[in-house]
Amino acid sequence: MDFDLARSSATDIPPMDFKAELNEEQYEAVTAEPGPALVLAGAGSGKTRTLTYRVAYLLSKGVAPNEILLLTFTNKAAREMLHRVEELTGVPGRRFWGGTFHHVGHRILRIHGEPVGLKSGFTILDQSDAESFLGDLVKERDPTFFKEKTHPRARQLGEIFSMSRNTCHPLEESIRRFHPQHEELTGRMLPLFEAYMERKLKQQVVDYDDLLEYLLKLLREDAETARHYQERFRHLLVDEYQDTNTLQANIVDTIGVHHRIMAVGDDAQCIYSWRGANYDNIVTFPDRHPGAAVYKIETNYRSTPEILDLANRVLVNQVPASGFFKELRAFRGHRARPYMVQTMDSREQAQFLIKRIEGLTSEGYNLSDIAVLYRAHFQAMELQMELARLSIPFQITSGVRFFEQAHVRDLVAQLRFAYNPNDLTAFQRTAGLLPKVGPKTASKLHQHALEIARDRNISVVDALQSEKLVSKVPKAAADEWPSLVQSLKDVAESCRAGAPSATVQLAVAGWYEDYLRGAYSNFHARQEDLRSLVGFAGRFEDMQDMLAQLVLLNSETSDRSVDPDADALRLTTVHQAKGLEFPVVFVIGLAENLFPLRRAVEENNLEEERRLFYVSVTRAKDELYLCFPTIGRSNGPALSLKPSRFLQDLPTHLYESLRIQRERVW
DNA sequence: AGTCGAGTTCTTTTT
DNA sequence: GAACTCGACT
Repeated sequence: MDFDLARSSATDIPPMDFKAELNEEQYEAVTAEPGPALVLAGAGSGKTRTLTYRVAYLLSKGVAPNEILLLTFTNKAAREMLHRVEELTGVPGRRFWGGTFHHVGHRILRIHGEPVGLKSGFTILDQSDAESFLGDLVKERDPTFFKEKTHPRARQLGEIFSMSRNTCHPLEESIRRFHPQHEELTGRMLPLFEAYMERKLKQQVVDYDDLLEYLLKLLREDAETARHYQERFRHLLVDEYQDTNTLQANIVDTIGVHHRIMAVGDDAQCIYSWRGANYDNIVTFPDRHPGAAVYKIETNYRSTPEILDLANRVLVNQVPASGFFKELRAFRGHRARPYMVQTMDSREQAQFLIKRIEGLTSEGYNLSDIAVLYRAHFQAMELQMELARLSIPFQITSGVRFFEQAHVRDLVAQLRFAYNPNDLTAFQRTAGLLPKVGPKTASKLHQHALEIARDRNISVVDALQSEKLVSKVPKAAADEWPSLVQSLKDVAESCRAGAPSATVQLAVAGWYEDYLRGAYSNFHARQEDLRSLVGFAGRFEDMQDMLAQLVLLNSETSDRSVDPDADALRLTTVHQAKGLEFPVVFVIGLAENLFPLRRAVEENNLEEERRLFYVSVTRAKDELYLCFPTIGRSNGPALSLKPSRFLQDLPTHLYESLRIQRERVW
């Protein structure tokens, strides 16, 4: 067996009896020979366990931690995985290169970005920044584009571009395939796309897709860098492989020219095709990596046989029948069947939930054992209000996110501009806080500042202080201008000199503090948030690292009221629940048009909705409740809802219908 | 020309 | 709720 023992730097890990700790199927995969391997691990079959033991196994064979690249799909998954590896082997997670594709892309581009035009110091636009960036550009280049009602808005235009980039299809082809309704606009979109790409590079800003695209470009065009990483990462592990898109699969294949790739996934859980996830990646893996060993892990340790019967049935209903798996085998003993619960409306649904949750906690379950899953954020609104009213603690892993709150974004924008003065979007957000300064005015001021800076060979921030520029600031903003600029200047200087936490501290205490006091009534709560950013910054030595983390971690939620370890009910979207398990799961809003979502059905994505339902039900260990309201009131008139087709497709013997006791509503 | 406030409409999923 | 539209105001 060739695990390159010669290179071993003897990582000390405790001795492990792999055979005793794993089942037959897992053991085979964990101890696979180096070489391409596809691990098809069904829901609840110990996928993460297999992956972490694989890492431990590699270490036990003398592979050094820094020779392993661990790619995951979400930040949460990355954290979880590295944590478990550390628990198992004692090797700290930071000694591995592990994280999302985007993180790894950023990390490599920071060091080696020059050949593809990225100087160190580039900043990352998050989704909404990228949207307004694109929107402004379109208004400038093709002023009538948004006038037409049928044309895509900035957001959808961004999605169209993104789809083309993530699927590695030229824009024309991608539009024809995924957005045929806009095919006749292709001629107008092409130059906008090119301008979008050009302008980002000019300002040294990148969007999410750039982190992947430039990485691939770099690996393909810069032989030296490519060789460096190909030799360094002797073992690649890819989690949730079914959700990779073509761009990501290409990155994996390029770094992994040596074919020592272990791809782990479950085709039945592919739920990101709207982001370009390519179902075929997993199917064609053996073709792209000749000699690939295929391992199947089908024993389910998570759920009761009753829950699995229902889950398996969901897959049977797939059209067309596809994929690798037929059935999950239950390991656990029998318990009650899943419950089907019909309620009048979402309010009654909330009341039922709360009542049942009280029952469950009196049976001995902790609140944190219970999760409520839904298709879209807004479905949790009613429940949130009821829970708050009854002061039942809950933790919501979706909804308003910490880094998306206005004050956090404001502050981050200042940091970004101070760090990269070319970042117009960041400047627009900062300057736009002043009265009578909007996007247009800010853009002009920025333009002037860049020119002055170039002509006089001074910094952009200094240029903002020049008399010539100050004279162009609108009168209403003139008062505050000097203190804003001074604050930016302090922050910019600190960026170059000090630790990130000191820089953030300066920004929090600077001009923005005064602004915040005036702008918001809950000034203190918001200031608290910003102070916690100082603590966050303390974890970083490098400003760019911290800024990137701020943007890439934007799914981190605001848990101002609840600490993560608290005993609290979990509310989450199905997407965010992926990979997690809970003793008790409630799936709410299981009505036609909600789950499956109307729009998804209209766009022919029914099968993905079904997989999403499959993911939902396979989260449950002991008890599963499937809830649907019969009346929906979105806006104005109440409309009657039909139970989800996913429920109707289930034979009645697979579940038990629960009658709810009507209580007085008021 | 550009900003701002009032009123209206539609809400997916994540890096 | 946020994002958009429209008309008034600077």
